Amino acid sequence: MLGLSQTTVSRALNGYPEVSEKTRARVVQAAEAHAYSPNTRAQGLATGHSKCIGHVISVSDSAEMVNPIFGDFMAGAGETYSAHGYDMMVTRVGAQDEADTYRSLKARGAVDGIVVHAPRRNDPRLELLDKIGLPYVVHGRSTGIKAPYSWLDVNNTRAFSEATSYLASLGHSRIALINGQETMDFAIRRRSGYESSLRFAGLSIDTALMSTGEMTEAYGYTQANAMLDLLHPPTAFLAASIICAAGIRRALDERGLRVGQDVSIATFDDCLSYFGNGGDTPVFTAWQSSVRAAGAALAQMLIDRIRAPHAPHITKLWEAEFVSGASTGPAPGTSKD
Amino acid sequence: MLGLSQTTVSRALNGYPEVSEKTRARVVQAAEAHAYSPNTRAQGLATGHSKCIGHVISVSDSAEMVNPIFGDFMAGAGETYSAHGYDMMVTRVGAQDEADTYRSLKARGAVDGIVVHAPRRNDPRLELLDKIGLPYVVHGRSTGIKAPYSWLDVNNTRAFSEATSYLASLGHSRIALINGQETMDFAIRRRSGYESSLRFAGLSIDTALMSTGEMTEAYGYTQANAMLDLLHPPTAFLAASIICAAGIRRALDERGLRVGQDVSIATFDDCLSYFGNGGDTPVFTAWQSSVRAAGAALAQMLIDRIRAPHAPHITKLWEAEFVSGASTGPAPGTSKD
DNA sequence: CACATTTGTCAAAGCGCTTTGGATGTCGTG
DNA sequence: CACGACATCCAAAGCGCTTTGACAAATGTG
Repeated sequence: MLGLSQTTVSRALNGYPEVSEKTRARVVQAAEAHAYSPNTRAQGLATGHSKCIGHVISVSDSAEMVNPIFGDFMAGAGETYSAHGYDMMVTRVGAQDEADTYRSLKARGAVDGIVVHAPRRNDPRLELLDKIGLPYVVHGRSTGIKAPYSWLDVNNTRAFSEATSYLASLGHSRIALINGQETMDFAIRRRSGYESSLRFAGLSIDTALMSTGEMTEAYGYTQANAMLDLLHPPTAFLAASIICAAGIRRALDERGLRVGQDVSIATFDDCLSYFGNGGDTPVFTAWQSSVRAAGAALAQMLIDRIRAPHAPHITKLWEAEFVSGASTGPAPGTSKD
Repeated sequence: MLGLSQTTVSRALNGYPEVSEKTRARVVQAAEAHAYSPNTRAQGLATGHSKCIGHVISVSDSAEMVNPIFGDFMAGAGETYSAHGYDMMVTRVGAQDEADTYRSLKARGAVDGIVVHAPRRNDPRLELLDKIGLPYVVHGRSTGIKAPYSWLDVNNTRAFSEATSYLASLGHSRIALINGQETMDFAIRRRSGYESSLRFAGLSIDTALMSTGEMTEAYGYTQANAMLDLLHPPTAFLAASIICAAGIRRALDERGLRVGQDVSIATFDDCLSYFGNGGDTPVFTAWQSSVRAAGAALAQMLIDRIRAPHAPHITKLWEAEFVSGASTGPAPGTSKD
């Protein structure tokens, strides 16, 4: 020590005004010299805050699938957290003991708040979190929940409605939807956007052209193949993620169908860092929204919420940005006037 | 309370023998009824252990790239952690303040141990962690480090050597290597396996056929295109990841080259859950090793290490498994005898 | 110069647990 | 019946911090 009391040191480091600048400087310097950082747990015990945010990722038991957007989302969120001195805790959980996990996170005081991922319709987690008093923000929305909550979502309905209209305007009348799992709220929204635009364009809604499943490359491939084998195959695909789209593209390539000419592909794009859709002419015509940016923004919303738990809820609806790529073109047989 | 002292409750819950089974049952039941879990921080303070493992992911400042294997690795590790009552903390960090992050993690007592990702050659992190006394295990290896340490790695040298020999045996003499960033130890090993097999097969080593970079789809596409424009283009590609391979495939498709006939692709495959290479005939001929299994195994190694910090170091060298897919075939012009 | 303020510092309590060192009660044995 | 040996349980200390309430020193005021 340097002849000061614990109190003074604590105050000096935490920026309280009751300490002279001269002493503060001494303390700070000594702390750096000895690589001292206050023990997180002790600090947490004393203050009641853990300065830690929880992310619960449910690994669906069925497919053992890890959401590919996870890494990028975390990278975005992590930036915000570290800027505010928060740590980030990840808990993996199977679907059945979800509730227990949240309860335990709260009871153990492990986190100050959590981010709810992949909300379902009427997601019971929101009510649970409200009940146990754990602050949260939702990545997406949960239709059916009446109580207000904080969320950030992409306007999925509009993006898929626009995409469908876009394809229809190119003359496509058989437009397939390769959707994500329709237990997820966003997937339901995407489908409804798709269907409403089909109706608006006077096109029939054919369940044979709609599929739902986990957004893997193989899924895109399999579904595309199955649909291309139909009597009246689609001339355009609308994919829920760029990874699915890659699978669809593989199916087309394999059959010798030219992407953007014989068959079109449009997709939603989360701007994953390892699967960019950039370049002068993007590979895919896409509606894109950075999941990384969403992570950063949600982290900020949650931190604000933890600071002011009774502030009104904040909601953000981001619009996906349209990029025209090489994967779409007029429907075959359409006259180019 | 139920008329018992704190001591007894603590002992009952933590399975100490000095408490009668009857009382223990009462305590456990009451704890469950009231959803009581001991406060993690207080427990940590008292015991000196945080029951938390750190994962530091460096987001390379240049490309803001998130390693696509991250999610699957975490899913695997998370399984092991939760089975042992450990939490998992993720810290995102830019390359420059790496050392500070590790130091702070230790000083703050935030974690009991950490997993070192993406080791480089002579990685300074290992020495640092030894110095500050934070237990760790390494996913991969760091050539040049003389002190022993615990690691789990895939035999990258052999996998790429085998892959190169395999392609050579199919008659390919211009084999391109689309490698990961050669600041990473594993990428260096892969290259050396590739080069040694080229030499062994009597093939020339052409730097025009070797590239290094971040393993994105776009990178695979760009590099493949560049190489196919060469005067003497490659007839086979060896890719560092299935995501790169997808990019290479796209370049081939776009040029009307048939994969596995006109040009072959072999790749390393981390068995990512969203980019499976399964099916009756796998898409790609690949050398595969599950990164998820690696996560689970490393987590176990680290937990063991934390329990017995002075036990001899454990090292595991996994062999990648060969799967024959549709993406490779005899070099064009080779007689099929 | 005496008094009221303000400034800078400190001792001690408390956060929720684990753990040490008893204390109490029960039982078996000579 | 007395004594030691167990089996159960408990009170209190301590983990490393923050924070409350006091106090001493420095400053301002009439």
